[in-house]
Amino acid sequence: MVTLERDKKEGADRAGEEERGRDNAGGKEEIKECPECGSRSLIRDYGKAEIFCADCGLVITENIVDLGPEWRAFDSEQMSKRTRVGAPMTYRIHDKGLSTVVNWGSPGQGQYKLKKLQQRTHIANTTERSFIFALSEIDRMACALRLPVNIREAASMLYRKAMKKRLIRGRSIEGITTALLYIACRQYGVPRTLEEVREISRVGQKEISRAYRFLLRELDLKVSPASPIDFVPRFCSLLDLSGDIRAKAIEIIKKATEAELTNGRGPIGIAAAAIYIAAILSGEHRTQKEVSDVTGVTEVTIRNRYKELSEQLEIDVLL
DNA sequence: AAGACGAAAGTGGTTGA
DNA sequence: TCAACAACTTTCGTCTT
Repeated sequence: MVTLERDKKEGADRAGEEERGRDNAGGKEEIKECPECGSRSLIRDYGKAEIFCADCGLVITENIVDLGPEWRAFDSEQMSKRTRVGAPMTYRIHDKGLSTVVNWGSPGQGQYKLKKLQQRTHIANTTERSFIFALSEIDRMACALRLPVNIREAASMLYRKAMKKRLIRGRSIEGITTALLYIACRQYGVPRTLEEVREISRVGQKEISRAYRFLLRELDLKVSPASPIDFVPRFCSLLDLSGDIRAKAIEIIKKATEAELTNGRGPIGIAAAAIYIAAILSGEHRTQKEVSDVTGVTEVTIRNRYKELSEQLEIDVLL
């Protein structure tokens, strides 16, 4: 308990800046930069009444956590789990709580008792072990994708739920965790492309997709199709484009959506084309290849989308 | 030489009988 | 379960800057 208390403090200190950021969100002071990565490009609105970081996707206002019905359900489930572990509320500390469990069973302490308990607790230990592995995988991938803590936590919660429903048995943990992270990103409106997720995962795209569909069905999750707008901030940031262009691209996408030009089209291709057009209009030209490299869609698709958009919306892209 | 263009064939996922 | 289908990719020759 002593260690837990100390961990709690450490965690609180490390998350201090984030906490302060949240306090400010409720107060009068205006947030100027992202508490997670320090970026100054913060985005607001899109009808969601939230502020988030354009670079890492951290959602700074808290409203979204209370949004979905799923989250409420998690919370009630979490309560019992958390009292069992006795860990405070944040993900990092939760992890530490688990490592305490490992120490408890390590050689040198209580080996005699362990022998007696081994048979009885064997199953519990292996599931516990794989759970720890799953959390570390989520953390590893989330770090690689520079995802904020709240999304890591969301993915961990989903994993717990899947475990409780016995959905993990007989499936690869890597596939499940990757898919859950992908889902969590979508739910927070900060989608990663399937390709980006696959790159840092240990499994292939096919397995990720299978796990993704499986989990959506079994956990009864609703993930609305990603909006092209959700990809704009990050792509613009990766292309080193200004906030003006970001706004312009979003404007184009909104018009395109109204004109129903986005129906049946891949959101990433739309986002790529809108950014390409916006960049040219603003005099900060990016080649189709540059946009293609960042977004993962081919130049051909960018061309097709950008032809459609510029013609239908009557945007002159003449140089 | 690099970027943009577009035709044509190929790929993987979705849909509907 | 299978075939049709749309979106997207790959490839490649041509035009433009």
